Amino acid sequence: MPELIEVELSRRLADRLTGRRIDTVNLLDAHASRVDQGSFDAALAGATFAEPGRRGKLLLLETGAATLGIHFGMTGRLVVDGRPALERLVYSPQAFEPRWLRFALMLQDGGTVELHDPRRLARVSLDPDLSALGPDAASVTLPELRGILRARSSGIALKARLLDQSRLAGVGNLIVDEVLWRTGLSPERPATLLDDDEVRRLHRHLRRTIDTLLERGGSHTGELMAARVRGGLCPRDGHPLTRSVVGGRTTYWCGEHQR
DNA sequence: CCGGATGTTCACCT
DNA sequence: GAGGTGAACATCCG
Repeated sequence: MPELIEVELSRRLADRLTGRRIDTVNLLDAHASRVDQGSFDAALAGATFAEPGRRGKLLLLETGAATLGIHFGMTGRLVVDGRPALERLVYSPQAFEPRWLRFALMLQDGGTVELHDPRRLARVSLDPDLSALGPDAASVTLPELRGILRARSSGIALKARLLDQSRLAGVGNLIVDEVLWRTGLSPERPATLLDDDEVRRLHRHLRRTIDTLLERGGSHTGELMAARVRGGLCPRDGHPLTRSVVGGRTTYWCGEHQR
């Protein structure tokens, strides 16, 4: 579950873990972590969950001992007590095949915490380094965003800067295209060259878009989503969308109203 | 059959 | 150092 939206929905599901105690840890796929089974046992067995947190796309399952970090990659999904945080995830298979179970916790009350991930892009970690991540996009302030955009660089594209998790955490490829479309800014604009009004508009649309997509229940629920196909037309003005690669990611945008 | 897909990391260029 | 590109991960879908 890729972007901040899906991770936040997972965090909310994880609220039900608070106060419950871990019995055993099972790293079913060693590929899913740089930490080995023994270290997970030592850090988590017997630990009690506190309130879960999130920074960008990283879910933080806090315990009185260590913090279990889960990054879902593109197709990872959290399942707690048999309930999936997301019924459906775009670009991920619908089913929960047993072979896609990568990591699991058994709780002392019989409950379970599972990470399912067909593509093996998800990662679990212990006490993840939060200093490697910028402020969370759902709560970034206007001055912070201004600083993020104006930080010295050699003219990096606006979209690439917004996707840089070390500067701003949580924005992924769908959210960024939606936000830029709503703001009316070209993804190719040099990040450092936005004027004050444009930064303010971008900040407002970033926050508002995240709120809206959260209410709707997914990063794929934006206005632009249906038009993100070859030959797609701008939902606002009917202009053919441009398909290009910006910041290494496929990008759809309207050359008519996004300047 | 082929190309891509909400992501990150790493090697390799420029 | 800053960026850009392409590969890798594994599976599904059009």
